[in-house]
Amino acid sequence: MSEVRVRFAPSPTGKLHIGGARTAIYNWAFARAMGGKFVLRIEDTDPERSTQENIDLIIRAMRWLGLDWDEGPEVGGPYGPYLQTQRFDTYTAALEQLKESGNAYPCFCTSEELAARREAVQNGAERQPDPCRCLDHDAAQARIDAGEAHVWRLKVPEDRGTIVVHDIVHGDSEFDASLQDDMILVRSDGSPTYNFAVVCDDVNMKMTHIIRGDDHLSNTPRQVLVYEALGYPTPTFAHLPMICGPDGKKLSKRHGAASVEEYRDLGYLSDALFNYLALLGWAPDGETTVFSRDEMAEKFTLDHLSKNPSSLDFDKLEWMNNQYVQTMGADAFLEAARPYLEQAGYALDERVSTIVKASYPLVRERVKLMTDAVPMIKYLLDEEVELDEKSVAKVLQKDGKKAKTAILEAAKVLEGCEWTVEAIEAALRGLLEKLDAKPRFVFQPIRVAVTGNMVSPPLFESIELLDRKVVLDRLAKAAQVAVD
RNA sequence: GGCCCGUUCGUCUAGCGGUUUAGGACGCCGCCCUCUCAAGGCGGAGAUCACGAGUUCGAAUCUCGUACGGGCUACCA
Repeated sequence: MSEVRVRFAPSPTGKLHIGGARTAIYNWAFARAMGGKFVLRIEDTDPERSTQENIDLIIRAMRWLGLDWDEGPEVGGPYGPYLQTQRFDTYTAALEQLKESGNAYPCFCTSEELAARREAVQNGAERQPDPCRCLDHDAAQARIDAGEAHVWRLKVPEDRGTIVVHDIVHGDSEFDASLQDDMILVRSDGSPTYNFAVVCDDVNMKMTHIIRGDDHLSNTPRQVLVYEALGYPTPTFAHLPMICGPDGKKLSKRHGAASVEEYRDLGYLSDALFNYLALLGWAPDGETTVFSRDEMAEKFTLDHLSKNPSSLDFDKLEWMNNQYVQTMGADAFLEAARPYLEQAGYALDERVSTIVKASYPLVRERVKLMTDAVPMIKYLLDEEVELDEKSVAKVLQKDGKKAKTAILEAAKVLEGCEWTVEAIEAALRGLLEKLDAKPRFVFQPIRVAVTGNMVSPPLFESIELLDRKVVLDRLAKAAQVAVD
């Protein structure tokens, strides 16, 4: 069996959509699992909507997701170029071949005529073959020579019968060839249509498997016809179900994030998004939910792909993200937090970096999105702490007297305390006994005084990370507030 | 309208004719742990496998209808 070759072929009409990202992941994983080649091809034949900026964005998003490709823009390869707009000569050549073999014919109908015919058919009129199909060859050539606008259509054989599309995920689907229009191959401006260009490219690029979204399943019989007219065997198809919003409806801006970069900006980790997306329609087994790219690259197969569309579940995605935050390590944590720290105005100098890394064990269980990190550790980075209003009311003022006592006593105890977590804990626990109060009446006020709120990371460790002077200062200030 | 595709706990899924009282994960509830919030551990609720027929000794698993959802039906991709 020859080498597996698959491709991801986005059209740069927007950012990398989350559904496209999953398609890319599956193609990538399949190539890696089979020891084949993964190719990136840009389908930019629509000049109206394609932009260089989008190409860059898509490539960047794919790299961020941890995907690499063996052939494509930027990396080159033996079957380039990998932008469709640079491959027009290959489409022209293919069209020439079809003209010669009599499988393509020029059509002079105007858009208006086409639209009228289409409407008639929709209203129940019987389908008619395209009138230009039977045009006399020489007469047609004369009109072309005269400069008359025309497109080139595929001449679908009358007796083609049933087209069977073999699909790994759906099994066989049958389509009646007589219901297929003579599709346009080349537009009047000389550019190829999507269904023509894909087939030419997939043939020329030696693709063995076509893994793409379900929205292309209905296009496949048309493409099969092109393969046949060109005289090439069809590759193996695998059509992936669509990804919907949480409400089961087609994913759109209304649902929030639809593109990979939006998830990145929201604070999701590349590893987590990759893992989550991979799980939408595929599972390594019945048990495993957290796995790495490498594991997927090892285990991925095309059988057992889900047939039905899946809805995004942001709760699970957040959970997934936290799973990766918990295991990423302090250095990676600092790197991941970097953009948000900078955005919040912190210079990532020695001091800040050290504190952020030291804070990792304290916050790793509670950081869901990376965007949570900065507000969560702000009290460790700043000289002053901002007291949360609710926490003040509930902890410092509701039982103001008790709170004040606890804070004042804590300040005393901490004044001469050795500055280690153990010593701080021992000191404060001693205080607990001395005051003979419930832990929450002692620790909560101190917590709010030092960290600013009542749901912060572990208290003793937090204190240890701060300067004694800063802690004492915060306690003194909180004591003021505690007087009711 | 026509043609195709899909339908297992709220969600993602395991399941490939008997091993299933349908398994796991997220979420939800409870308990434990505990300086709060989490995280973690343990347990619980939650799916007559869309519905209706059929094939079979036996069906979530095969077939056919129906319903609902989606896609295609462009000189978009």
